[in-house]
Amino acid sequence: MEGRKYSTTCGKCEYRSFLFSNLQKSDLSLVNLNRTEKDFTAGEIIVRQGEKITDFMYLKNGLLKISRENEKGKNQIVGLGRPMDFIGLLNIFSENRYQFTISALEESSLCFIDIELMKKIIRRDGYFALKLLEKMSSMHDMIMNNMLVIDQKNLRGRVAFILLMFSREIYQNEKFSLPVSRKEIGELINMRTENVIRILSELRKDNIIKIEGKDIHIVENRKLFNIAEFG
Amino acid sequence: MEGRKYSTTCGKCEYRSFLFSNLQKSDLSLVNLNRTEKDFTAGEIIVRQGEKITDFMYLKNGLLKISRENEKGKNQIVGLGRPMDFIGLLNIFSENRYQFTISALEESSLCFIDIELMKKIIRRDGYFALKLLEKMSSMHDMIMNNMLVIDQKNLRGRVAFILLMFSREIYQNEKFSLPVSRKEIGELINMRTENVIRILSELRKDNIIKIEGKDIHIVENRKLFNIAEFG
DNA sequence: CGCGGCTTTGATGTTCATCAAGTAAAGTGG
DNA sequence: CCACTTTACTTGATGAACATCAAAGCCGCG
Repeated sequence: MEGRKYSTTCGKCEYRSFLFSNLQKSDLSLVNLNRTEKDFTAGEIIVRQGEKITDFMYLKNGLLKISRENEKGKNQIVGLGRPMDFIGLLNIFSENRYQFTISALEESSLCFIDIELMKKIIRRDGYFALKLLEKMSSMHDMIMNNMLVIDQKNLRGRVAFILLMFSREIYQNEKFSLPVSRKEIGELINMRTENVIRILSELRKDNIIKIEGKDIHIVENRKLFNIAEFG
Repeated sequence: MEGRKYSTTCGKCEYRSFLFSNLQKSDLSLVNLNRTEKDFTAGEIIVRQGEKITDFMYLKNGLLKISRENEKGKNQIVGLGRPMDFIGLLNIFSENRYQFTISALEESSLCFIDIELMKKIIRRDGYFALKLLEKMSSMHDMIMNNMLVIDQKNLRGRVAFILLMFSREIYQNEKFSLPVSRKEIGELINMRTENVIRILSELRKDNIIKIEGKDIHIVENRKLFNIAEFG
């Protein structure tokens, strides 16, 4: 775990409310004292699959990639992590080793809180624990849903789906710059790199999107949506 | 929610230890007073996707099917539930409606505990809450892992994988009777019914398994394992 | 400046969904 | 309980979708 430290206090953190709002004052300052905040640049690995779990992680801002290497050595991207997604919840509490590798796709800053401290707080603050349960539930539901949905689509549908996800959910703009390579898109929606490229080209030829390297411009939003939906 | 009631007490329940062991005596008897135990026969639906969540469920014995209907009206089986799997955890806490339909594949008995009571207990018993978090985490990890693994396999590999799952994990016997139809196997491992049948027939012709309707006998365990592994 | 990884396009072959058609089994109503 | 209907199972044939192989241009980096 590399990354550069810097710090504010939890009390002033703009993301505080999403999880720690119910925390008692004494526990909040305990968290504040025992946390580390770190910055990562695009490409940096934050934690590795198989490493011992030491911290509960919380993404303040940036974009993360959650992936795993399967038995055959092939990389699978399970999902992306954005602020307010509780990345740590995916990994933690079940095993004592991270099930996934987490890396930064863009400049990202994360808070790290010692896992034992978190457990201590959970044990003594049931309200906080319930909140965690809820967050964890919905994160998992979201990821599973995504996987199940993508599974049912043909390749065109998958590419359209993922482009719309970037456009609508991540960048809120029909112009954006892909934070991932073509290969990574393939790993994310379970198809070969060549086919990712091929279909992107098709969509370009059909004047549904414009492409300039990593820069995407969705021209025909409606058409793309139909492809995603129907494919 | 149908099913026939009957009852023992939580204190004497053989499954108590798996979740409720850390519960304080007063809370345990509160659970005991406010729970319902019900039996379901194979095929009965226990809760339906989209229904309001009223209870936390706990499978005492039997076998459950966890499924959902996707946007296109196609059925997808997300996984199977066995005793000590905390079925309820998949659905609960995130939304106020069940995300999945749960039905019995075999004669099953479940305990139902009012969800609001559960939340109340979680709020006042952090130890119990942490235990829940752990259980939930590992259930989700398991299901996601399964999905990711199956996704990477070819059809032969998937069928082999699922047969081994029944044999090793569910029935602990190389002879067993399938609790699901060919169609349901397809829904579980994401392939067409015809191909499930075709591959089962192939495996039979290759003398790797014997088939008699729903009855399966795995003759060449090692070969089947290799197909599952490398397929 | 050369090497490796990413991107692109084309050609080829395999895997799998789909269609079709028939048999067997399991409900259903008179 | 039997005729009837539906649902499950099975096999074969066909074509579409997709992975794989191949080759070449591109870009960043040591």
